[in-house]
Amino acid sequence: LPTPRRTSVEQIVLAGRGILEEEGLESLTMQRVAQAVGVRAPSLYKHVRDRGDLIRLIGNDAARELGRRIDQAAGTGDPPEALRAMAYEFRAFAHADPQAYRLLFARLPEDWRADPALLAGAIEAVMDVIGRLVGREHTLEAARTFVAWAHGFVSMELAGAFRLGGDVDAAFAYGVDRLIAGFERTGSAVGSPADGPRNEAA
Amino acid sequence: LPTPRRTSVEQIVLAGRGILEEEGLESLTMQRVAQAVGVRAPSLYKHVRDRGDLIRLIGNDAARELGRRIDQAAGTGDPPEALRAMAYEFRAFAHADPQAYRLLFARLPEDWRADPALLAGAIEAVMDVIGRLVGREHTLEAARTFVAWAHGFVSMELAGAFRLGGDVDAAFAYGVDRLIAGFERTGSAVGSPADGPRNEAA
DNA sequence: ACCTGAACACCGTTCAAGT
DNA sequence: ACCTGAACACCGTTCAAGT
Repeated sequence: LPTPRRTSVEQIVLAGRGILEEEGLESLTMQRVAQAVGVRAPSLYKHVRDRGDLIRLIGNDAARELGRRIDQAAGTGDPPEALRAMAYEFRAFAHADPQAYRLLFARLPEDWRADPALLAGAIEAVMDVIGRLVGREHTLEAARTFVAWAHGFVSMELAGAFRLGGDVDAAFAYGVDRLIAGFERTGSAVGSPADGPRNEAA
Repeated sequence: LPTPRRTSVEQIVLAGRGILEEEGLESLTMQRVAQAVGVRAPSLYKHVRDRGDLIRLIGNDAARELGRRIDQAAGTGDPPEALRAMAYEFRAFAHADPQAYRLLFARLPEDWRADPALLAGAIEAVMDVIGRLVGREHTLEAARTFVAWAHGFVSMELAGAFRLGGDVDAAFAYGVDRLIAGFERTGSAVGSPADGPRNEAA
């Protein structure tokens, strides 16, 4: 006689993400999750392969959400404006869900990693906006510079690494501005923004 | 009758840092360290408070080394040149000792964290060089922008997050250049580098 | 004074037994 | 088909007993 399912992958992932955010990754144990969904730990293995698999599924969930938010912000005005909006949205996600954010950028065993394809849309949006700013030749390098700065800033912030006081919000705004200013001076041509970087099709 | 010391804090920290680098933080167990220094796990508690304390001491060791390297690089020519040298030294440390690097920037329980004062010299050097580039008013914001970019770049690199191919070394070089270009356009005056940012004493 | 084995309270995971 | 208790191999940590 089959017993009725007492839980599901969806419920397990949802509970897991809640525990991750409330109590941290090291409290995300199989026993804790089992307790949250109302079964015993061994039963979870009928729904997820192991703890790493559960962490991967939670990461996927978070990646989809971050991707959606960045994508949306990308549609905001001209390139500098859109870049600013994407940076702020990125930071807002990290503030709203710091543990999920850390999970996405952590070095994890291959099996545990969220599917990078779930961020593909967001990556395309960043590349597109940056490409219009710096030209096709430097798109990848500029995107890496921008994302590195954004991630570095947010992760240091979350780690409590800004210990010299001062206005952290202002430092973030300053950073976007200086990066955009740097990008606008980029390429072989040193011209003013009015010159516009070339952006041939494809 | 006293038994002769069979190990020491220094030996434990040294062995611990070796295990950290070779096998990763989660393999840095008390049993593994004890084995490496030739005692049983409970004996370690005569020399360090607990595992967190050992991790803190290993972090201190790494922080001292990173501080020394950045400090040295700071003496390299004019501000843009020195900034470049510090960025490359920072990255070189992370490449040489990726696990120790991650440990330094990880969000850890307060008790586990390396003493931030051990990086004080490096921080001063960065602030000094950046201050000469952007002026006193924006020193802190610019330093945060620079360090955020460097840390973000290196940590994404170490996490294997640059998945679109391309030349990662070139992207790093591009990043320094764009940041310096952005800094040189900073402040209320938009003037050319020749104008020079103001840098009043203190 | 330091080191040890044994013990305790945790983990993740497997598996035979229940329904 | 799913859930369970019991078991196994690990953790970190404590502590009484050894020298």
